[in-house]
Amino acid sequence: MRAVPELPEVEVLVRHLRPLVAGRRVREARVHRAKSVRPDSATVFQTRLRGARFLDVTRRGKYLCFTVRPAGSREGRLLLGHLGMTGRMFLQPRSAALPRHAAVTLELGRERFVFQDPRCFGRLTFDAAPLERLGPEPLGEAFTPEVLGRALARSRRAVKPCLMDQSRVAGLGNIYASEALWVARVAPQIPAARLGPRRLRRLWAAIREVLAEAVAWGSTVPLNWAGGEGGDGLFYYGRAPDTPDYYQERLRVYDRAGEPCLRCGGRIRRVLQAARATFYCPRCQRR
DNA sequence: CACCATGTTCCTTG
DNA sequence: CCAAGGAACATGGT
Repeated sequence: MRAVPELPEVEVLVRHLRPLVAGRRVREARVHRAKSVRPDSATVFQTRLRGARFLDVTRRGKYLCFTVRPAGSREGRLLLGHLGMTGRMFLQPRSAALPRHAAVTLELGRERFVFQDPRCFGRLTFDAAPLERLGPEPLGEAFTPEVLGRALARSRRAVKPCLMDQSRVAGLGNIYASEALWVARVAPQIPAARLGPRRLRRLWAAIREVLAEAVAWGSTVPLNWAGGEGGDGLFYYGRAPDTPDYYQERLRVYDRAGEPCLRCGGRIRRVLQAARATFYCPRCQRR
């Protein structure tokens, strides 16, 4: 299974990066693939970052929010990062060779910050517009069963694709949407607006549980991957060195088609919804 | 070798 | 104008 970053992976990465980059100055910024900084121009991007100082890193949905203060400026600016499907961000010694598919590199002195992205679905840009389209933070205090209910009420789509709509709830992707529905014992095909208060509350709790648990697990694994080849061996917390599939075992339905349900023994099914794979147990996730 | 997987944006359709 | 659905994007893996 290939790990695609969703909210927990981004949160873990943000916590990892914060102490590494906060306070560091960018001596030189290099855009190796112009597409990765769109809609910024590579020139503007490089100029704006040269001499800038990193102040902080936070997260919103699946976005990394770097606060940087450009040289000669008094106020911080938002630099938005998104990993897409295959994006990675890490530091490497400045003497190390650039990894394949390096999209953007920032020379920090002894170290180099690398944004690597083989598929170019990710972004690192000063365009913060995407943030405005995001729904509530599922792990935030403002996220209540009522808020979830309102987000889902105005849709007749099936609940699973709805959960992946970033304007309704920010941060759930294909994996954790399936996981949350399984924990909540809610069938993925149910029209979102049809969820009653009981199932709504179960789903709300499941979303928070699944995400918080993943963040907690991810945070226990050291992120020591530095961009070498064969990097799939260690995604953000893909696998601890001596425990293969460390992370994979955390997933309870995703990618387990044909296997027995861990709760009722039913057979896990794989179906397509909105051209994306959904995994669920038809026996204990009732419609 | 053809096709699949994935998140987001953009376009088309209803 | 809005909701919904599908294509496009890019490319390593199967």
